Amino acid sequence: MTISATASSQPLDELCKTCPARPLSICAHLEGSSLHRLAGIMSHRDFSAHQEIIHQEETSNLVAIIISGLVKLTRLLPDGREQIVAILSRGHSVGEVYEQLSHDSVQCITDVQLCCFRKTEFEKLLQSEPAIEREFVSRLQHDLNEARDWMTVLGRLTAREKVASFLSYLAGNKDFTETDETTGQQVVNVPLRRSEIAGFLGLTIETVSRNITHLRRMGIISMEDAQRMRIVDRRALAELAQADSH
Amino acid sequence: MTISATASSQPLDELCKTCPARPLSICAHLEGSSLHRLAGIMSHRDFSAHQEIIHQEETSNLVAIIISGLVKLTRLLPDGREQIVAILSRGHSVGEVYEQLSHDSVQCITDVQLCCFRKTEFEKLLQSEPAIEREFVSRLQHDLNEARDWMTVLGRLTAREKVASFLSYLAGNKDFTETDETTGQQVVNVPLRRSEIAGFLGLTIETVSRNITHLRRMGIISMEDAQRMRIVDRRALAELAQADSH
DNA sequence: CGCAGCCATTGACCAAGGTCAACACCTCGA
DNA sequence: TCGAGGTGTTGACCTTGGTCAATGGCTGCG
Repeated sequence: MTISATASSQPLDELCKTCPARPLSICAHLEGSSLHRLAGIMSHRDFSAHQEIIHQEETSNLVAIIISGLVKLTRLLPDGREQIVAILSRGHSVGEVYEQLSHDSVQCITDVQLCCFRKTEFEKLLQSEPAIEREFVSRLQHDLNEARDWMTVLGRLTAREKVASFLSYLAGNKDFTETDETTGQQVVNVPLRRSEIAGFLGLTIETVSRNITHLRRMGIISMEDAQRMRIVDRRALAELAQADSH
Repeated sequence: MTISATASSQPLDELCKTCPARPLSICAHLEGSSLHRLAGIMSHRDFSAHQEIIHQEETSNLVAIIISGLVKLTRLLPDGREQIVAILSRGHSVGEVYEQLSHDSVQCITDVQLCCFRKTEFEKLLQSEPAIEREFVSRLQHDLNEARDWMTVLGRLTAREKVASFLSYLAGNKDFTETDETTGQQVVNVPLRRSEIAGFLGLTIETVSRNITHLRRMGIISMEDAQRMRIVDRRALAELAQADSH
């Protein structure tokens, strides 16, 4: 595995205190010496879109928090079929603790900046900082629930419902969405290509495309361009998505 | 939520020391006072097949370890469609820590015996017993990876491959399998009904059934009866399952 | 004993979504 | 400016798996 990266070494605690990901991360509530300790073992690294961070089945001693950008976890089957199993944004962590081999490939969807730790040091940190550990457990639990949500989507929804669910999911994350002041409608910025959406939803590119135009024809969304979709009828979208709320 | 149960109160540490689930559980390596403390806050409860332990979206303050039996986690969509998101056996834990509401229903597939904790007490235990906490994190990580494995199955495999994967999965768990001494073939005891297999694989009862007979006609398995399947061609099964090994 | 109810299997048919192919659009570089 | 390559859309066709219905086996009960 090669990590081409730029490591920065500036006044450390400052980097943390001004970090845009911190309010969303496991380090959100750290103060004083705990924060100082964390800052001492982290280092920032930049990756560019479509770069691979960790390769499936290879050993990795990286644990990191996403400062900016979008990351996907994919599983490759022996015959080449591929499934995206998670899409992670600012504040989420990547890398499996207490595991040597990575179960999935970690790849950048957009340019990405990471706050990196050596796995062993991160594990030590977990064990000596109860606040972080507790937060970490809580997030694992959350990720597990999210994975099971997507299992339900993959197993039980139709193609159209899957696409609606995906849009609804993006719309629920402020990182992807801006609000049109005049109409109050949300405009979702979809940073994934059709192939990635398909890879996540267990569909093909074509069915994703077709169902996006379906949603368009139904008056539920409209397109600013291929990557930017305006949500015209929020309620109808949520209903199609079989979402309890979002 | 109603828990009809029989609570037993015997010499406590003894229950743990002879517990058949202990070698497989987070408490495996506990000794002395730590074990004593654990024993002090646990209680055994019995449930019968098809009984519901926790209902989706309701508050629950139960965390438990499965001593014996099989448990399924299911998600119910607003319109009634249902997906089984996990099947848990001896040694696994059920109940979400640091969460009030349960994201899924927890139901018994077979008769089940649980080692129960009040969630708040279990959380305290986690925070004061690093060995348990570490093990718990490790298991959450594992469950997350397993959920993502099944996402891949649900998203990318054909019906036949899904059924093969499921059999392969059961065959990999000693709780479900006996070995025929004369032939050396495994006989898998499938404690789930067809509807439950379908519910897990994102299929219908009929396609599950059809594909089981397919596997039979292909000479990959043979049936002792509807619940007991003999694996005749292990390699072919693994290949169909797109499994890296198992 | 015989019937009801549950479960699994099988068949005939149909529709959702995959496959293959054509095309439009855009960017980049020669 | 043109052409190559990447990305998204659309159409025609076909396969997979869902739907609906009938049947058989098993269990338990009147």
